[in-house]
Amino acid sequence: MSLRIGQVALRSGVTPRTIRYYEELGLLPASDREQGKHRTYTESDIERLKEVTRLRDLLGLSLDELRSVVVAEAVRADARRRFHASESPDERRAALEDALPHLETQIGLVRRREAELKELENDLVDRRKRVLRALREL
Amino acid sequence: MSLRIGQVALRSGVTPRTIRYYEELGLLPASDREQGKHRTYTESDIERLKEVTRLRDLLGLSLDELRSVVVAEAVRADARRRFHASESPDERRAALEDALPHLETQIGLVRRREAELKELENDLVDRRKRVLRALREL
DNA sequence: TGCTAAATTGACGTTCACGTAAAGATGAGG
DNA sequence: CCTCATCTTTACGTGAACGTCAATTTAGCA
Repeated sequence: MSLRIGQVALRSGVTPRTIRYYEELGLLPASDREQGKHRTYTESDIERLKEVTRLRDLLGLSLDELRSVVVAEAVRADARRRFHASESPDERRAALEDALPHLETQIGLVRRREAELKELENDLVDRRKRVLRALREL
Repeated sequence: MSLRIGQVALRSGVTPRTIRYYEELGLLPASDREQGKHRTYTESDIERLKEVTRLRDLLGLSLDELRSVVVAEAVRADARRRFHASESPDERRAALEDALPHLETQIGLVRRREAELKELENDLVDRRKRVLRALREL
């Protein structure tokens, strides 16, 4: 039931090279395996990778900068795991409270970007308005 | 009253090298000057350059892709010039009607990007909601 | 008109984000 | 157990987007 790098690559729209590179950069977790053995992944690894590429494409960050955002992803994923692994309400609460600030960070970044784009849009729409007005006045 | 490359660079937040490079790529118009003479610019060139860098930073395009968007900028700038240069309503109308579709293109690109970001934001906010709900239910 | 800061062209260098090739190892299916 | 498609590591290659250096030229100002 475990996936290998080729399948993961295909299903997340990247190449195996990219996956290894991201692992090297710390963008993806280096699942512990003995030297030379094949990397194995799960469905949730695919989701995670898709998230990373989405953030990469939509925020204007270098992979290095992205790492700090995505280490957050790792923490969140780990928090999820801990949440489901445990029955103790205290541990579950702790897991959730770990995940939350990273979500906030990501939401914040996305919103800032949205705001910048909205500003640009407004500028462009303003200009169009002026052009249209000028056309009507001829 | 004409600016040189150093001033333009400073005031638009890039380096002279970048300006020359963009000119070479066709992102900026190559003002006609004799070989070896200094490049000269106007205030509106600064605005234009700022526009280009803004689009560069906010849309996820290569400089090559950006060129087609920005050739639009050139056409628009030229349309403006023609508009102000002429008294003939016909020519003025033509100028405005040239500028319009390029504005539309840019607005379209910006809006698509905004939509993608909004989708991402919604996903993130959804997750946060689930985390918060789970916390309340403990 | 002479000085000097700033600009010009040309060329090579650099960083990022991977691509690609080679030589050998792994592991799922028959 | 064998096969062979897929994976592993290592290493060099590449395109984009500039940085940087050098030798020379230009142009604003005293």
